[in-house]
Amino acid sequence: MSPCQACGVNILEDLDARGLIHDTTDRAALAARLADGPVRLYCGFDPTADSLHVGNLVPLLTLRRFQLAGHVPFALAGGSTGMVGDPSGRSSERNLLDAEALANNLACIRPQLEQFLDFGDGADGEGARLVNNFDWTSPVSLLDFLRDVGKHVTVNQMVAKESIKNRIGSGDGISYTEFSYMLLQGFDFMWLNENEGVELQIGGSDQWGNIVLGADLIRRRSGSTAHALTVPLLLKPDGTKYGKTAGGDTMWLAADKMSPYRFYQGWLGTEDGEVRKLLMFLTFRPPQECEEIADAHMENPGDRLGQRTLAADLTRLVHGAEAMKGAIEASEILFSRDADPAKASAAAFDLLAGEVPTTTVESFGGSVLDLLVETALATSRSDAKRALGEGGIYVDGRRVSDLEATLPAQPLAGGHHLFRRGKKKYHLLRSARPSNG
RNA sequence: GGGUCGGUGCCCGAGCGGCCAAUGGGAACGGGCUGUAAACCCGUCGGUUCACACCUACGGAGGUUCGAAUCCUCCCCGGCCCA
Repeated sequence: MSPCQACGVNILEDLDARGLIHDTTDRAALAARLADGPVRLYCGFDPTADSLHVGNLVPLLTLRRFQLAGHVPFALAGGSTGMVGDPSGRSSERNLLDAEALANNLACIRPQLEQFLDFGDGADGEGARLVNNFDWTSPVSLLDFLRDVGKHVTVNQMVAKESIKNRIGSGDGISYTEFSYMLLQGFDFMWLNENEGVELQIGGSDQWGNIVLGADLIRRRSGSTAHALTVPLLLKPDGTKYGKTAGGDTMWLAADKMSPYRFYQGWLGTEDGEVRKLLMFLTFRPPQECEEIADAHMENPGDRLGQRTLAADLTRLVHGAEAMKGAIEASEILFSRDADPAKASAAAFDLLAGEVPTTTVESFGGSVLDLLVETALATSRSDAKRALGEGGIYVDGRRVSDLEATLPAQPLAGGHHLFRRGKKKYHLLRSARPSNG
């Protein structure tokens, strides 16, 4: 975090060592420019949802890596591009977001973008910047846009882009709106270059075409050089989708969409073969250290040193040190060798309540069957019966298979009952009146 | 516009008058093994039900039949061929 940590770091070498460079424009020219002094660079994030997810983390953290190396990152919130929808990597037309949803998404994402960068005045006086492309695209008239941007780009080169080719080739086609997306993005780069001195745009590898188009635009209009650098997309080993848990849930960064505990657990489930890459991509440990951890991990994968390191680092980075501790402790209570909920303290349950799905009830009562449905551990009564019959239900650490079973007479410490379905789905039931201890 | 083939449960995909809540595969879920893993083995996989059974479901709306996902009519949607 401290700027000095990175003073001596050659950013390109660091990224290279981490495997974070998917592609760049003229590498030598870029290296020379970066060595020459602070560079202003930007990366765009479209508000397609009300939270960023871990797939956004690679480029976002890369911005931070640049900042740590002394450069000046601009995080761009795509207020206008988000309206249009990026066709890259999409097989079908997007649904346009309505203005209200877009505004809400933007409001949610801004603080997330700010979270990973330093906006204060650095020693050299220049902190990160957060910009919204709506601010400079909305005042531009269509005619101005066609003259200043459209005139410099041929449809031939646009159609030649992989993302466009795919869509034109597919039966679904592509709307003129989405077709225009790359021009908007190119305009962003151009505007930031001319008005803010931004010289480099980074993004996921699927953004290459869009980024290069912007760089071309800049060169044609002003003759100055703009650079592009793309990072790999975060893919699961099966080559599909980024940032999902083993269960298929999106790994959101927002705590209210994915609790720190589940976030932590999500990383803990990382496959052995992915550990090295993810440490490199997502942590700020030096590449050398990442290698050492990965090596140690592969020596004895059962200890899951790699997953633990990864999960702890990322949970701290995204949710803070306190939440990370909570997530780890919650995990220990639930999963450690001698985990016995009956032995856990009231304080431990207070902690769990913040990390695991929890329902507070007036008083304990009703059948286990009903409670399974109420806690959403089962999707229907049939499902709950099935689960009980399969022996997959545990209450307070003991298997329950009787369809008529009720809660144990004696609650756990602090007035709690702990439900578990299968190996790792928990739900904590707590009494609103923790009378007994 | 004409012709033709199709729209089935989370997905793919059989079924083509009763034995169909509907074969099979995948996903998902549970158990076993294990590292809170992978692989593998076993089981479950519309709803209500202890169960018998009943309800809802096979693009939509009607109809024929004792009885339809299966036949007929109209409509909506998709593939292919012709214009």
